[in-house]
Amino acid sequence: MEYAFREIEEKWQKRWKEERIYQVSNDSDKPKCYVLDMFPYPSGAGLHVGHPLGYIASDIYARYKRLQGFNVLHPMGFDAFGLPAEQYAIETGQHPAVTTEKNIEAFKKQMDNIGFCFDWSREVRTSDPRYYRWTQWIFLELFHSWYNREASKAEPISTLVNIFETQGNQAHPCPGEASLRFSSGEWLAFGENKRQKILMNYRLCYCGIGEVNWCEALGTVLANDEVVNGVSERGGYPVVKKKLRQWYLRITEYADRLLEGLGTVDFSEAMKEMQSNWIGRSSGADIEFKIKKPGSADALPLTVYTTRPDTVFGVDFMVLAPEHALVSEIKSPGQAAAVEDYVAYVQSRSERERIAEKKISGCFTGAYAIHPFSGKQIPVWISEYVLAGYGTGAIMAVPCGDERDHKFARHFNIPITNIIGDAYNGHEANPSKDVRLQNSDFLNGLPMAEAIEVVIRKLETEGTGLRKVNYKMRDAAFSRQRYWGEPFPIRWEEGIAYPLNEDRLPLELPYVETYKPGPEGEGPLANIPEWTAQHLETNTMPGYAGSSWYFLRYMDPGNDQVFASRKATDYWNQVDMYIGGTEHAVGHLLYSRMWTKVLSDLGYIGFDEPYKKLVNQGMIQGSSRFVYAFNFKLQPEIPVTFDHPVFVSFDVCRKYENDDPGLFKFILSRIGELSGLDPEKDFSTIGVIPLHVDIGLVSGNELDKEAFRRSNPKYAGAVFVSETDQYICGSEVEKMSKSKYNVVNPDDIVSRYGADTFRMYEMFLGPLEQSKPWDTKGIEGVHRFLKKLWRLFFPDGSLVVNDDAPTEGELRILHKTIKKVKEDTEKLSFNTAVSQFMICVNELTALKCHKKKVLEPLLILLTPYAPHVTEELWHLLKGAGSVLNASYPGYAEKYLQEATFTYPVAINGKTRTEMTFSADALQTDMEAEVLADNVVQKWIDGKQVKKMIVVKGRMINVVV
RNA sequence: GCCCGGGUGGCGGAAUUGGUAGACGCGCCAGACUCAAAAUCUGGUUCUCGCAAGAGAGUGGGGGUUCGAUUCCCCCCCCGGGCACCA
Repeated sequence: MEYAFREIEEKWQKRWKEERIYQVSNDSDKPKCYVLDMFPYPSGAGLHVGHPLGYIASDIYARYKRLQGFNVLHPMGFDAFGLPAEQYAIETGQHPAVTTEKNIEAFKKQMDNIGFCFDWSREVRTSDPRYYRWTQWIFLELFHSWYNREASKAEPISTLVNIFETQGNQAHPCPGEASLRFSSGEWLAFGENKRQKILMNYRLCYCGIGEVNWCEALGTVLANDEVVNGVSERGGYPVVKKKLRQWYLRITEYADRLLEGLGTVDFSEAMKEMQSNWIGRSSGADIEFKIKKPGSADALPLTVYTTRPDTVFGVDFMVLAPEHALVSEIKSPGQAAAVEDYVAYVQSRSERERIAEKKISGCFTGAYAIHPFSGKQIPVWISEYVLAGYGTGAIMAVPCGDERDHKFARHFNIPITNIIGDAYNGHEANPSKDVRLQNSDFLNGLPMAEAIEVVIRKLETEGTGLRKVNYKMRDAAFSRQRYWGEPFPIRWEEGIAYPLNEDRLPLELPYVETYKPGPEGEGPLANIPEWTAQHLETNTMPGYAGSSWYFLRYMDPGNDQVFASRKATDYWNQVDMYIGGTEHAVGHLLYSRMWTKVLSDLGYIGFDEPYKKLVNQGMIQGSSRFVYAFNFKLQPEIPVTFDHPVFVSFDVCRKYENDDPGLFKFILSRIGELSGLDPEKDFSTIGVIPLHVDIGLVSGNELDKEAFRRSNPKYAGAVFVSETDQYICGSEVEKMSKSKYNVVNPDDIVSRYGADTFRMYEMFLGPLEQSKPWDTKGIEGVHRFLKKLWRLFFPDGSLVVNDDAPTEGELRILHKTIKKVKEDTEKLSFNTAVSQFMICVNELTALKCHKKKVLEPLLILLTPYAPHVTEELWHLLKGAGSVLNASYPGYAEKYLQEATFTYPVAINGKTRTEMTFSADALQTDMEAEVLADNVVQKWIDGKQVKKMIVVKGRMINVVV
């Protein structure tokens, strides 16, 4: 009997489906374990071998936990709303609902092929009205809530109205408009319109006019994390700043809690750092300078933000952002023209230009600021290096301590004050905080770190400044001018947004024929008369809305009373293991963490961090292959015609690297008709162009020349130039993509080698978190392993398994495997676990071990990795029951035999004697000091044992 | 520029966290079976010298701590990722 993986996999997948073996109950006495994958966008391209990497890892972990007796929630769904789905629909001319449905079916089929243990009965789709009903509901919760900074949590907006009615907003300054102050009396006197406008400035999801990232090509605004280097993350289209009415998520109120929460979760350091960089918390002080208005006695206040108030005596100039409101007021008549020119210049520069070429530029305003302590007059400049959107849009410049200020001072010849003595060398700023201040009045002699506190206290008592914390993170744009997203359950009336009643949810997305933008930058929904007649909001929610809470819906997917029952969320609680790529570091992961905190604040769930542990799988890259097209054009007078495409082998190209004349001579010498021509004079064009070639036409690095000729009529007459009769392709590791012809489809691999081989091979490729190129060749080794495993049961074609007692050698290898695989699986170090399986099967084969008592535990151990073949073999062994369904709490221990092993024991490497240990001791305490004390100590005459080392599982070395 | 990772055979990668470096797999070489091929099996495979036994070198480079360093410390080089006028 051969290892017939196709039959086996078909048979078991059918059985698993029929028996709903993976369906999970919310009622169980078992401990729970929630293993989650980041759900995919169902794009039209389908899955390539890179996508399942994380799914396989989570699948192994989920199966492992299930075998250990956990009730495991391991669901899958689809992030079906959002820009890409709509773009794809536009490209193919079909309705997004149709293409999305089709793509989901294709994805599911591909996933089923691999044999995942997803509980499909819990599938969610963000574009399903039964799902987005609750996305809309959560939006309304956000809309109806404000962030109480005193309590550090979200509260219903009604509590805020109560506060306003009794005490105004003195204790709760408006996050949207800091200068807004009113008393309870004033509040009571405000009209409805004014009250609603004020409340809007407190809501966690609010509508406001703001500068947004507008992408003309996509016809929508984008959140900051969707814009990379001034262009859209999707498509790479230009993005410009534009003032628009937008919905926002007031995520800035959660900045501190999002930062603190990182301390309570198990994310990688890199991930935590990316998030805290994005949040960008800094602390310092706002300092108020007075500016003398030119030609008048009035003084205008200018507030700057600095993290280094200690350097306040080193200020040599002030810089405002060119957009700063004060600029037009303070410019002196003499400088007015120059300032206007400069502002115009800055406005003419796009975001991209500004980022690409950072040059020192600026303009003196003619105004002077008064130093709050020394009273010194300080020139006020404007420059584009100061950003309007951060801090107060103005800085105090301290050239001796800040590199940018230093360069600016040098460039414009502004004299530099030195407040750090020798620490400043005169031509380079020194940003150190580890210096004692000089030249700094009441701060002289103080270390900078201490001076910060002294200055802030003095500023606060004198009323010229305040302690201040700033964040780089901005509120997130929450509306899109697109069709394929959740409609906002909002109705507009006289400029006021009114939420729809809950009983109108879901507010379903209407059907449209075209996705043309509506008038004045509105979305396609603005083209629908029935929609606009009701004054419904025409924007839709962004892609991250649905994905911010999907992990909660899996817990209770069919509930139509609430997004998930409290009982279900209390039971499943946090995600124990979340696996996905790093690309969502500052998008999805931050938003879903915030939503979780809000739902927790409002009392709907009992935890405020969604993911207890996060693991980022690496990317599987493609290994591209290249052919080298000889590109030439003969001079018109040459009487030769040659219309075959010519391809030069990589080995030839490499041989003549940096020697083009040599290369061309060689090529010409190999082409009969062209031989004898002179590359120097007979050609008008000559060169070699690398072209991606479909990896399906290449085996290793050798091109299948015939298949290549057949692949494209253009290449039918292709001529190959190489040293041998093989054509060698060049290769490069790149991202896997259609356009690079390097995509490997998991379906092909599965049909050729089977799902178990595919699963094990993806894990064997290398550490989960590392990026690595796909190499189909190496898969043979894993496939061979599974065939060997099969032969362990069927050595001569028929099942040979006996009930004999295992020998010491067999137990030794089994226990080593149990120990290693358990440890590795726990650590998600699947590559080394697979290696151990190979060693185990190799050694058992060598020992000709066909013993049930050894093979059974091996199968259980192997089940999470290769579920199909183990299920088959288990049935052949046992006759009935499913190993997948089995629960073996501490299953490895169950098979721990009462065996003893004898080891040679050496002192400092020299063998002295043999000693016998129980299997149990070896399992857990191989190098334990207990063993050393109890057993070895006596034998080595009381010398102190420094360490015991088991050498290759064959010898124990005692170091004294 | 700043902050994280990382650098080990021809290749992907191991190394019990300071203890025989190179597990396991790919590739390659030799052999067995076969009319032959495939499949399978056995042995070999870090490099240099040597027929061999063996000797020497060896974890990006240089230095240090240690009986002992891929592992710890300092300096430098290279690769991957993230951030980037955030005052």
